[in-house]
Amino acid sequence: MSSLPANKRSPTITDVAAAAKVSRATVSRAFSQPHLLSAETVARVTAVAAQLGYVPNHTARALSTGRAGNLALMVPDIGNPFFTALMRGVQTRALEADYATFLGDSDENPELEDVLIAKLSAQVDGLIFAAPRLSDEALTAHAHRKPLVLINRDLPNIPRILIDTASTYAVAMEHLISLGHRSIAYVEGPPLAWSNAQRLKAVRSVARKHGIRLIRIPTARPTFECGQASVRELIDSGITGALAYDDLMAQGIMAGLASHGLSVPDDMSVIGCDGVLATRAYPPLTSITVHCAEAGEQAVDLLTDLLQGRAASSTTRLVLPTEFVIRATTAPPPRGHAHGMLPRTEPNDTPAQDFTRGDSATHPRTE
Amino acid sequence: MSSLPANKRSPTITDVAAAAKVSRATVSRAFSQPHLLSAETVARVTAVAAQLGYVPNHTARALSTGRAGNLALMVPDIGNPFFTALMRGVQTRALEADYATFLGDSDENPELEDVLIAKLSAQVDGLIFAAPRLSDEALTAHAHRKPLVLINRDLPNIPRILIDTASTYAVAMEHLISLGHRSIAYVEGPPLAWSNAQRLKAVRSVARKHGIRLIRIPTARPTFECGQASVRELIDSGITGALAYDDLMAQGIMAGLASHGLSVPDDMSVIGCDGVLATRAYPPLTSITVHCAEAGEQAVDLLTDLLQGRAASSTTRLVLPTEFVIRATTAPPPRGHAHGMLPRTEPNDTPAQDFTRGDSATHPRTE
DNA sequence: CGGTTTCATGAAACCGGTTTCATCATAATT
DNA sequence: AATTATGATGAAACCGGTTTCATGAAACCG
Repeated sequence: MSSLPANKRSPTITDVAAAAKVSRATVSRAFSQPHLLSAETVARVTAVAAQLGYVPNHTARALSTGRAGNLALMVPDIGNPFFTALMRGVQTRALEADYATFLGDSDENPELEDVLIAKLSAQVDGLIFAAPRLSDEALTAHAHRKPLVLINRDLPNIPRILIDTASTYAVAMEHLISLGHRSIAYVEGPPLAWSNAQRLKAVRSVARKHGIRLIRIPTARPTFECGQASVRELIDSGITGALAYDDLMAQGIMAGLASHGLSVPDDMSVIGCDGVLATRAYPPLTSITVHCAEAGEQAVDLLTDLLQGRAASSTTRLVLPTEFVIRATTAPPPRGHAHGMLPRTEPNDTPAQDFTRGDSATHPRTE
Repeated sequence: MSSLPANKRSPTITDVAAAAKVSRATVSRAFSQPHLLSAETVARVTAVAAQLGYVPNHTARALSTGRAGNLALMVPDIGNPFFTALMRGVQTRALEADYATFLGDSDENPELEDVLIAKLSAQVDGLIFAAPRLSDEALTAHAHRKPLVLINRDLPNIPRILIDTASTYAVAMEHLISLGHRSIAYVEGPPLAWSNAQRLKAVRSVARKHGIRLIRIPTARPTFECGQASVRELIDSGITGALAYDDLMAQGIMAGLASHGLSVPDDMSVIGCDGVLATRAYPPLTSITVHCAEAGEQAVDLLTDLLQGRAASSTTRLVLPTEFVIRATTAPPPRGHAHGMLPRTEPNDTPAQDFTRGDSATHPRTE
């Protein structure tokens, strides 16, 4: 019936120029460089424009200025709250800087990642890759074509924001060890993820230092289901504490343990990472708090700096700190397993001051 | 040092034309209308283009064709798994149809919604609003400007996809009642959400029919935290079963109950909606399964139909069915509260055939 | 008061494609 | 063989802005 999108061609700069009896250049200036015009001209033009319902055509503007006014964020999995939080930070900051945001979800698939990048990079001024799964070479190649900021990937000559979880995983390990755990598992994240490698290294080094048995449990994807599926192996291996790659997997592990009739933390201690789901678990999850949204904001800042040729050289390397927060999923190992007993900690939801990282990492650090 | 984004201006159609010794028009045709050219010319041009690394400029193309090749998806909260699932469906289908997707998260805020729309609509061919919080008037106004598809909002003259959860909430109510519950709460979603109104109506009508006491618990936002916060009221009100607006809230309710020392389903039955988190809860949540991704795909299909003037009149109204799935969070009310006793159901994770909706709603229905 | 700035504005080129229309060669038709 | 389709290609206009450069008027200056 009423064929909705009314086909009345929207007014162009020429229409406004005619109506306001000025040149097209003047209309253009009224919108983009008003200070070049007399106040009264600006007033008249904008009035006429408003009356006609004129809005500058974004595409035309993009073509002639060469600036798209858009940026793209690529994430491996928007299903993961870590990335949705990141996305929020990006969108907020992008909007403040007057950019619109494309979102690409690569579904952990490097090839889809490439396809999406190809599709998006044509219409953006810059890209943000969060935890990309692409190869170093592919990333470097992309960085040569478009301004690019990485999050959680450490490549020389590409500006990047790194979330330092490694040192906090070390703290978490120490925490488990101080509770008396002697046999601990690290439930791994994606093999291609930088952060997985970092965390593994940190955890290994602490285990070695204390002579603790550490087992690695590889998983297909960082999902609830994979966490859940790892439980069989966790139980069989006889460990008493599990460090998961992230909160989502930790939650899966908790659910898996529960369905095996085991309770957390009495039968097993579990620690997550990201902090995004920690308070949504029951009992609340001891976890590493990551300021995801802040990482997104910083990425946008870095990118806009880059686009405006400000500071931010391509060697910028920003490291964001994280905090270890003890909640209710860590406790001494069960009697049968304990090699050292400590008083039972009281579940609480406030940051454990003793374990919060010191000044050295409290503020972003540029190198 | 190596200032990364190499500033070598990327080759234009003119460069390719010169190198291939053909006109710019021919190069253009080689890419957009190859059938108009001789096979050998196409081959030569594309070869030269490839060698030069030429890629058609998306913006220029958009300007001259008037088609942006983009679409935008607006959601109230990407933190909610319902919307991330939807988003995935949209992205997948959009990519197949060769569209890139802008994502806008309005944070449940109608004003931000408007700002984002203004920002995005300039560079998209069409919009998809999922569960918009804007007023009917504002939405209609937008629909007059740009092709627009609604998800979970029922406005005449705007093509829309509706997820029929209402009739399945009725089934869920019947389920609780058949278990013996006589006092039930509906923990509400956003007052501005169409689906909330639908669900409330359905639940009310069943309650009235059976003479059941139904209490409404309004909440600020459909979040885990608000679900959790509603628990105090749930307990005080003496109800034995809670129907939540969605899985996220149901999860919050479960966590809240747990921290009050109450167990699900022994002390209280809980039912969620969306199915997205149901298997991530412990015990697994009895919930209404929604095919979120499918809704997103359908929305894109509808929109592309609309854009190509195909079928899809502006009065299209697609209704997607949902299914009631009994898992482990519903059981007869505790003794003290029971007004009617039934055998305890065995927790299971397969769709309860008896409660799956019949044929009438199994297939999308167009009116 | 003539000469130099400064300021507001317009004409026209430009961004990088697409598309209409004209042209010309070749194939098909009579 | 003359005529008409047909097909491949090029010239130029166009999409809707921005921006350079030129121009004329007003302000400034010694």
